[in-house]
Amino acid sequence: MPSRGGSIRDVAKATGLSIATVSRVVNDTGKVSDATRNRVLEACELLDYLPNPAARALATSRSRTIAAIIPTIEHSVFAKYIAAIEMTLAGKGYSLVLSISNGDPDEEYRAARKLLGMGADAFILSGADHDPRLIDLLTRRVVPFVFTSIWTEGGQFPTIGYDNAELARQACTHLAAKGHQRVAVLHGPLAASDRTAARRAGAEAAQSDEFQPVFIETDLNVAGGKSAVRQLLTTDAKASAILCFSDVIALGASFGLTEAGLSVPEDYSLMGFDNLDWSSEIEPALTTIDIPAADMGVRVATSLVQHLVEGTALESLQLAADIVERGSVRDLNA
Amino acid sequence: MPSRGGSIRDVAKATGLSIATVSRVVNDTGKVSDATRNRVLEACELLDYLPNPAARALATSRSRTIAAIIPTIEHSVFAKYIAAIEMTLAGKGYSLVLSISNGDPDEEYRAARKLLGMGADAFILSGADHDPRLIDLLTRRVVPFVFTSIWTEGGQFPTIGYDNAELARQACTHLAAKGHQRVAVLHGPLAASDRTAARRAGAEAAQSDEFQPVFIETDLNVAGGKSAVRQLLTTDAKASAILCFSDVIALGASFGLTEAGLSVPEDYSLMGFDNLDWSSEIEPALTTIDIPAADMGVRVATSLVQHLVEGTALESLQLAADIVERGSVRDLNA
DNA sequence: AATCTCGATGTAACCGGTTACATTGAATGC
DNA sequence: GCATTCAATGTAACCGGTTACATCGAGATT
Repeated sequence: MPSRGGSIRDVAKATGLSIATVSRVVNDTGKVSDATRNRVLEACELLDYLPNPAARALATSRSRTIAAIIPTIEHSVFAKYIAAIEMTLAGKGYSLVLSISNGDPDEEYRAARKLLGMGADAFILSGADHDPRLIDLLTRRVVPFVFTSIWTEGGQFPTIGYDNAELARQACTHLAAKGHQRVAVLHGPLAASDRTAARRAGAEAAQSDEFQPVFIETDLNVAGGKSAVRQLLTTDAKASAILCFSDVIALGASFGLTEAGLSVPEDYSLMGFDNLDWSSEIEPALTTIDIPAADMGVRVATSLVQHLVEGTALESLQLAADIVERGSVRDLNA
Repeated sequence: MPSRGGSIRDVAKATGLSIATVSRVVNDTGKVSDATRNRVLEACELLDYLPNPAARALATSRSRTIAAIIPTIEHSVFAKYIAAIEMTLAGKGYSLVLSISNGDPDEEYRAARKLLGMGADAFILSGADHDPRLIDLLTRRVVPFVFTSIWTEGGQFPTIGYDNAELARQACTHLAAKGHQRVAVLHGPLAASDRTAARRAGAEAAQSDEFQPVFIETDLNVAGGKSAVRQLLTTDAKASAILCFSDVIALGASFGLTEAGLSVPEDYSLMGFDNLDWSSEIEPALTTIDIPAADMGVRVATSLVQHLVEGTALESLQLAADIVERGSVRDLNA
């Protein structure tokens, strides 16, 4: 907090006006003549006046700060998403306070208490699984919040994201259409993320005579993908394709295949989920699902700010996520 | 900001004590008998009382909030670093407000003004290049700040990080020791980052008869590494090794080599910079420099909080960063 | 017993804004 | 020419804490 820097009363004194008028100029509210407005603005400039945010927050009970709690930032989907949120908020005069929960609902709850005690005007949460105390707290205090990275029809609370189960199902259908009947599905820890669980559920729903997934749970990182492939290769699985519920795992899988002297898509087809920056650069370029992380960040931020300043209702929003076909999936029908 | 939730006066009323006593209990300052302390704490619990942060900030002129402005979050070194900062601050009762400058000093300055106007108690900045107005602003308002990701001896302001030039020099020496005389050095845009410039300067300093670097500037991402390698292969460069000033570029370079049917380290040795999570998983595992991103985050956060609460002086700190030898560099002497 | 000490608690000023309401004065209407 | 209206500005209460200082009362000191 600035130690020095004039207060509104200094500006008032300097211009010979009242603090009310200065406040009106600074906030651009109410009627002020052009002459005085200019006089005040000049004085502000001169005195290097920045309104004290605490005083303002105290008087208005709004901090122009929005809190986001995410499971991890070390995944480029989240990083993109957070970057989009920050830049959107910044453009609207809001700030982002970030907290990381490590996917633990209890940590998330404690973070939320802290952020609430820090004065956040609204919350951005990830996924569907949360400590009931968290929801209770936010509801009781009437702090608006949105769940992201998921989308559910007609839920009790607003969700802005995509339908993980459905997208996973589509990925499976895509592989099935290319003639892949037995597919190894690599995903992160089910317990850690409802999104992962939803994707797996979607893949299970796609199961049929023409499509038989075999699930392998592994760590949600490159090492996890690699070790899952090692595991896959030791078992006598007759999979023709590997579907990874994250491009990061797919990258690891590709390293694992390289290590084993196998190539994509000749020996195994490979499909990812996320469409990270490098997904098109890997050899061969990765077929994946383009998750609209940045768009999601923009939408959430816009939606919440609009709700805060204009009182617009918070609404759920399903974002499109398309399969991008590249070279890593072979068409077995051909 | 919480709409409802009792105020300190409600707690006072409920306990029949004065607000001063409640405040003493809540902040654990001053003398309070155990009996009243318990009475107050019970009432707080019951009324679900959370002190209003704005009021507290107004009265104490400290917001318990620290601002970090980083060029990008979409680089896992920064993500790790930010995560470490957030978790360290959280553990000390502080919050992190994040802003992204896209490496533009002017954007950074505007972000700082906004964050200052948001009440940040201290600033964490990246690198050495900043708008003079920024430094002026922070100095004038007596807001503590630290430069990170760099380390300079006896500078005017505290820096917590590592010596980019020196590390780059060491990387070059390492390659030279392995018999690589002609080395292609791939780096990100010089104009965008003083760290990149410092690394390049370090490599230039290592130039000798036994070590002749050829520099290629490219985008600081996987695609950049790949295209730089394409470029390298079309020119008639007789390099035996490729040194990348970021593992991300190295990953791209590796894809580029694969694309051209070349292999590491037989055709080209490859060395990175950062030691990202997957650097040990790539085939072959990448020799790189282990940048202590998380440690740096912990140090900066700890240092600033200590400065804020105990008045400890802010001091520069050089962090060690070691070369981790893995399989991607061939010893030509062997 | 009167005085002193000191721990426990209360009183009230203050932090720096916002904003409802009051006031002023010039322009407009009749 | 006087009442009315309305734009421009001022006054002061309020937001919810913190904290210097005042007060009170019980045990210790003489």
